[in-house]
Amino acid sequence: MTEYRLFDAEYKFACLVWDHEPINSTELVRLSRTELGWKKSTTYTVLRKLCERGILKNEEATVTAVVKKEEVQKYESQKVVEKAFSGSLPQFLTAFLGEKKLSEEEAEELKRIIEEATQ
Amino acid sequence: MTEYRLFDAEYKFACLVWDHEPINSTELVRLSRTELGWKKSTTYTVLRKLCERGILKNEEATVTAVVKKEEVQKYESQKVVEKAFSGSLPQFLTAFLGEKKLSEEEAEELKRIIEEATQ
DNA sequence: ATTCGAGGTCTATTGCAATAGACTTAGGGA
DNA sequence: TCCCTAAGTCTATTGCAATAGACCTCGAAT
Repeated sequence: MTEYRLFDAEYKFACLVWDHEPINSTELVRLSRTELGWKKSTTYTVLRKLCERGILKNEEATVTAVVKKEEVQKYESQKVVEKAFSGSLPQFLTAFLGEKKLSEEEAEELKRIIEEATQ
Repeated sequence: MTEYRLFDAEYKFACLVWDHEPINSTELVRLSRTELGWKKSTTYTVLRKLCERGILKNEEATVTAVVKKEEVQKYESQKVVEKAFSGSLPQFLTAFLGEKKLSEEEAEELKRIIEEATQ
């Protein structure tokens, strides 16, 4: 729970892992090169950091995720709402929508999500 | 529209302006010292940057906001949804809520906001 | 005429995320 | 035995946001 905070580069990298896990580390180096333009040592440095923080895991050259993408996204989204809207979801929604208009379908879907989260 | 992207320090500073505008620049220096622990030159440096980018305005030592807080918040919130949820508001909402439960009142308010944005 | 504070600028310095180069080590062919 | 590659570390270097110190100018009060 402590540090799900991922920096931009870390997040992009973690996305590669989430999309391909379990993945061999050498394979991951290759993927990072083609997808992110990273050198081998860059990949290993970032990988080690994320392992130390318990986000990823590298065992016998096989990399997997410990923390799921959804958890990081949740943390991330709550941080923004916290920082910019004092934690108020309605305030966030109002700002996000602005002048945007929703279709019936989108509105229905959103309302359904809200229903499901209502006790 | 181009660059509403505010860095953390810039955002905190801009919040001071939004909350106190119009404000005299010397007064703003004092406020930044007490609220953010900034020295005078730090305040002026950040102020100048934000003026150059058309976010704030400093005329005759009176500082005001050109871009409203809501616009920056909107930009900010859309960027997060874009980055982490491929622009999908439902996905964002699902992640944000997670296991959280909403009260009847909160749910009603959210649904009302959605209604109003539905054409 | 000089002092003084308001209102600023110009040019570093610091701090940390992002990135990489050079080296190490171990195991499996030739 | 020697070489080669996978797998990884250790220690910089770069880039840029964050922060600041020293200096400048000008009008008003003394």
